[in-house]
Amino acid sequence: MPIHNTDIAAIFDEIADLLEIEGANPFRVRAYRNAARTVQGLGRDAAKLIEEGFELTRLPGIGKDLAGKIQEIVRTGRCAELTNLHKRTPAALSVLLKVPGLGPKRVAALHQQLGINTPKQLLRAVRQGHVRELEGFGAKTEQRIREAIEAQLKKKARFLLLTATDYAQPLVQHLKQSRGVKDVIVAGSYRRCNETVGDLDILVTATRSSPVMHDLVAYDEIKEILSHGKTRTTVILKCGLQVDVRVVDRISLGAALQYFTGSKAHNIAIRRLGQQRGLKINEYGAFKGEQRVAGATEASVYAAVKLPYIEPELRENRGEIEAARLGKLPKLVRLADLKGDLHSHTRASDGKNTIDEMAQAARTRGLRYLAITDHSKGLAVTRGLDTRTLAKQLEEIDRLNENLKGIELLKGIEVEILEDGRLDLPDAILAELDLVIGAVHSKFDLPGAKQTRRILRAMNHPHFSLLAHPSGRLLEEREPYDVDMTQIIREAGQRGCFLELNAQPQRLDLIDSYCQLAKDEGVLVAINSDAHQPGGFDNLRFGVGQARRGWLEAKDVLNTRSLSALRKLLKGTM
DNA sequence: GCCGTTTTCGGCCCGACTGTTTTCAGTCG
Repeated sequence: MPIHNTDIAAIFDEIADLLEIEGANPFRVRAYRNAARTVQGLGRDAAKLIEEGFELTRLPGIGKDLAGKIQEIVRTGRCAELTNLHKRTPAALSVLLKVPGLGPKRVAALHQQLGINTPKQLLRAVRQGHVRELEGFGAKTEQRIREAIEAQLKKKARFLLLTATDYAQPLVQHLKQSRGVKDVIVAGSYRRCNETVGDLDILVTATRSSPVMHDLVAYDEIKEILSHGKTRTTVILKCGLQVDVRVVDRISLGAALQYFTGSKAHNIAIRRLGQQRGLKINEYGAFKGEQRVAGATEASVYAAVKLPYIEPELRENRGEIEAARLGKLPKLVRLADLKGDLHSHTRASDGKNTIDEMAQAARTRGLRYLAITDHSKGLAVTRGLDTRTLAKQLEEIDRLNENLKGIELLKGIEVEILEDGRLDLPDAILAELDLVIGAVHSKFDLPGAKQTRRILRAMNHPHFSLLAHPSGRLLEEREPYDVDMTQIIREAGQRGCFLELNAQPQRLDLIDSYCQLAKDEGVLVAINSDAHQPGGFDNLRFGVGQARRGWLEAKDVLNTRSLSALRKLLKGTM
């Protein structure tokens, strides 16, 4: 059983939980949490790095001890430190920490004084009214714990960025109508374009006398008010999404935006830099003693620590601060840089519209070319195309191209990659196309080595241009299939073919770290809508967001090329 | 446990809100 970074991170997080409950040195606890985050965000499996002789202590926050523990976990799948902790402190206590309102101190009190180890035992104690009798607890706390556990039993997953957008926009409009309000900005992971968000952080600037917080709690989509103060209010919407709203003075907008955009790791790093320069940085500004030296704009806060502005999508403390210091920040790709879309469907397979309708929709969104790539026959549920129906579609595209203005259609196919890695259509018809997108839609559960071989064989087909949705995951629904993405990216570089960043909000499966790896290996990434109807093109912005998180610039993206440049690149693959 | 134009010790990000208190600890982001 190979050890993945997620396994290592989970062990470090559990160690941190249990140490915290034991009342260990909080900085030691933080060291384990930092290490968990670092390992999780590596992009490549630590096991592989070790194999290649990489010195783990070069990673930030990983010293001699933690490097040794990572090696131990990779080698044995276990960590003696955790095993020892389990002898003293029941493992289930770390689950209790996940109950909102319960931190290490309260979990320790529940365990020591009432012998509670599991959420179930806690729920029983709460129902019997034992919890309120403990020092530091009261009837209200008990009630909240009860509700939290009951809610956790039917807990809500994270929200897709698209879903969060649908809830955020009307709320932003509601707040903007409040008297005295100037700016309303959604910060947090939403602004960093995370693929999913757990809650919304909304920043408001308003006059001191503005009733905005009062108006917020009167919003009719609210299910519950968790806290309600003059500058901070937390509510839960009926859909289950938690929303934190903060009001700041305009003079602090930049500092507040910087602070509430996060990520936490990025902010800690920035504050540390401030500290080294004798500055205190908080959500109100950067201060030298009593004197404010920055805060009105985000750029001023970064300038205070001698850095250029850093785009929100980069703020994960994964090298962006170092890059900023060296003047090597990427000039991130923008939606407007996309000149075309290389993946779309029509009524010929499982799309909803005609080729012409899709072309018009793409054109009105400013695209100059669109590849029609319906499914091939192997994907029977979509009534995929065979040689004869595809040939007919090619003729239709030729006819349409003669009359279309402002956009050109490319001939393509999303061809099934069969279980053994062959493609689902004969070479003769594939040779007539402008591009061939290969995709896996079946046999998701092959063992990793076999799945990887399957895809590599398909990529080596002489007509293969582009690998669609490389991991096959559907967020909150289906895990990625077991595949060695590092190897696939490397071989794509050697083979000279391309990888897709599928912009559907539940896919986005060329995750940020793989985007970075593709960039390092010189593999161009196509940001494709995979549109099945006109509205599908609007998803491109989510693809661009993910690409920006992966440090991609316009030059790293295939479909920022002009049509003639694109044709040359595609020829190279055929 | 990590880290160092403070290099082997002594620091480690910072503030709002809540509940149980009566001056503040705990939790959260």
